Amino acid sequence: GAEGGRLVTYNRDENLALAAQRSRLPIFKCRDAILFLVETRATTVLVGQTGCGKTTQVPQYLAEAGWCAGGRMVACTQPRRVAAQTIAARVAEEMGTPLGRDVGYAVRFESVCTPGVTKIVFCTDGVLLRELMDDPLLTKYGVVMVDEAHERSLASDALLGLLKKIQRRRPDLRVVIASATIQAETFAEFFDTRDVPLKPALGPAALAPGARVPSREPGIVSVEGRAHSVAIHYLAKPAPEYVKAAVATALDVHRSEGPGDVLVFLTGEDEIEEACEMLRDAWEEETRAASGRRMSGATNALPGTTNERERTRGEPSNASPGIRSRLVVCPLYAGLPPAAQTEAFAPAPRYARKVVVASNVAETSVTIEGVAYVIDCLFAKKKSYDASRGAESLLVAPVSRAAANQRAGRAGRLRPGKCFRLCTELDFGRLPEQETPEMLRSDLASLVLQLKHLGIDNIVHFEWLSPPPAANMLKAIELLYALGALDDDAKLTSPLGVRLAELPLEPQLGKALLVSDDMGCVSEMLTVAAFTQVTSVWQSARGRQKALDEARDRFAVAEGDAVTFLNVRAAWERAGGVDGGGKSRAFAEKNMLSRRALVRASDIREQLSKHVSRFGLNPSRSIAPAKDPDPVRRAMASGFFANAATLAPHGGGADGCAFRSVRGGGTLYVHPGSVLFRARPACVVYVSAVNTGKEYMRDVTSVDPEWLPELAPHFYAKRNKSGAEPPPDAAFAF
DNA sequence: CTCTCCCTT
Repeated sequence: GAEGGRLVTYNRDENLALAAQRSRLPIFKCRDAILFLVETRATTVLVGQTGCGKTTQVPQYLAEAGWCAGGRMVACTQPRRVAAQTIAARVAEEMGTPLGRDVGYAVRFESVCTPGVTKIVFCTDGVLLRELMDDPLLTKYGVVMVDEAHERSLASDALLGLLKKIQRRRPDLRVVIASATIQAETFAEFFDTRDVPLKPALGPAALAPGARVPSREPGIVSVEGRAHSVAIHYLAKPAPEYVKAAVATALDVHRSEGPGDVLVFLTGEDEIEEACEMLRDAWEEETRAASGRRMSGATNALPGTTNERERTRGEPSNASPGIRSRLVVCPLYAGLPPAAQTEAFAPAPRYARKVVVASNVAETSVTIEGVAYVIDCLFAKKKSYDASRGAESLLVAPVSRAAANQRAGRAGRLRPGKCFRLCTELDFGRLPEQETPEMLRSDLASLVLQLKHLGIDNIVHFEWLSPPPAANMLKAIELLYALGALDDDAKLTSPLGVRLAELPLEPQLGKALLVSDDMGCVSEMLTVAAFTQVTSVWQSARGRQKALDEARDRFAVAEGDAVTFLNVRAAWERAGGVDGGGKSRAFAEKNMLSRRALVRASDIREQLSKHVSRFGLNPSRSIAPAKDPDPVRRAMASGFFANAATLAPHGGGADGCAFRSVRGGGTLYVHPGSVLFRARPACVVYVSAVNTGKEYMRDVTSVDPEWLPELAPHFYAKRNKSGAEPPPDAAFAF
């Protein structure tokens, strides 16, 4: 995944001096235009294709032009950690300074900067959003550049809305929005504030005497890319089975196209592994048949291009038939163990062609060198949020044309490439132009809490780049009220609401952690909170289900996943934990645990521990969960009371028992990755629900149903004295 | 009998 990522390498020609390389980048021609616009306009929108150099060069241009005078910095935000880290390293190299001095980066858990010295800082958009809590006008910065804004991540959209607000009080601040597509107009219109009066500056943010007030009409600069052209090919007829079509196309390319590796986009692990197997089998059979023919004197050893796929456009192949003895097939998806990921990035051996069959990771997060052909099924698994159920869905859906173009571009990094889209040209035209911004398909509770903390009380009137659905907003506010983070006037409560906003956790989990002080189990809840933040502490089950089940059973308890996490951590600590070297490595291996996930959980636990200490909680305060797991269960119920479910009367069967949601009455199942998958607890709370065909509860804890109205009186209607269960729908207090 | 992909002073 992110850790296995590689960054775009600009330093391809190592003999060329860095300064000369810099001046050869396409963006160099726009240097003066960019600096002029930044000087005269409050906002500059920069449109540039991959490889034009905008990310590495523009911050340097700004620093050179004096935008760091007076100790201010240029910030450049990235949606991904690896990008912030590696780009900073590259820019430091270009500037001839050690990383962390003039150029630094800031990502979660890691800030490599020297206060007072660092001029350019690359950070994740999430870090800058967090920084606003301490410094609402971002006074440390002279320019903020929001990179990859077209990706429309939750954090970058929120950041843009807040930057627009800050500009009204800071005419000295400059905003640069860098985007790879034609979304430039959207951003330019959003930041066009010619008719909006400025507000008085707060504190030291006033314009320096003599400085010009910038125009509040955004400027737009377009930079040519350096990528090669990519010829697009479509199908003449739709291919309903896209996995098969992708495999057939990949074999076609291998047989008849010139040199270059192949990148195939599919949607998920199962499909990817299936396609890899099909490719290996088919090619093995073909080479066996071909060598048989060669033995018997046949001249044409390998079959030519099959006619299964007719192309409607694109030049005929002029390359010599790709008679290559080997085909190297590599899967690539985030859940793959790191060693297998490395294989997908390794160059193919001589006379072999590499086919990487990848998920969406390969669209933006990682770059594979050597790819000249892209095969795109035009589907991806996408997250959506259903406010009425409070659940996420993960469903296969068509990608946008913008995403498809991004995927196609992966073929043009080395030389002109080809992209085979597994649909007709007509159907391609019917795809949506852009992806739906994350803001419109996310749980907003955490973001609303942060905005409230920034003093933005009227959330509905906040200037959203894309206003989120009212139902999602209402749901977030209801939840925050039920948690006690907001009062009757929808104002942030103190200290609870303020603390929840300051914790880098979803508010429900934050509440579960904060109440642990009352329950005497702060130490335990720090562990539980950290463990629920990593994808899974267990290794992937693929092909080793039995071993995984056995390993999990060694730690599993009837109280559910939260208490099980405590057992896992205790055993991991006994084996040496993060610093345990070979011993803890062996422990993880033996118990099918992911060492990487355990280390990350330890980092998160450490960070959360500092937060709760600052709130005056004792992070070592602990009970003996083996003797009494109830405090932990009660803490979970205090945070996740809205995510409660009861065992359905006739639930049960091979695929796990059915539960009924206490809120909506919908049917839920325990996720097979949970230790409670085969258990039959009467009542549970869960950390999250995801619909991947069925609605699954993840990180499940068994609770006493009596606790719910006691711990969440706001949320649960008072139970009547007879003790009868309230009807599920009456549980809602709103 | 399962998890696209990011990310938080």
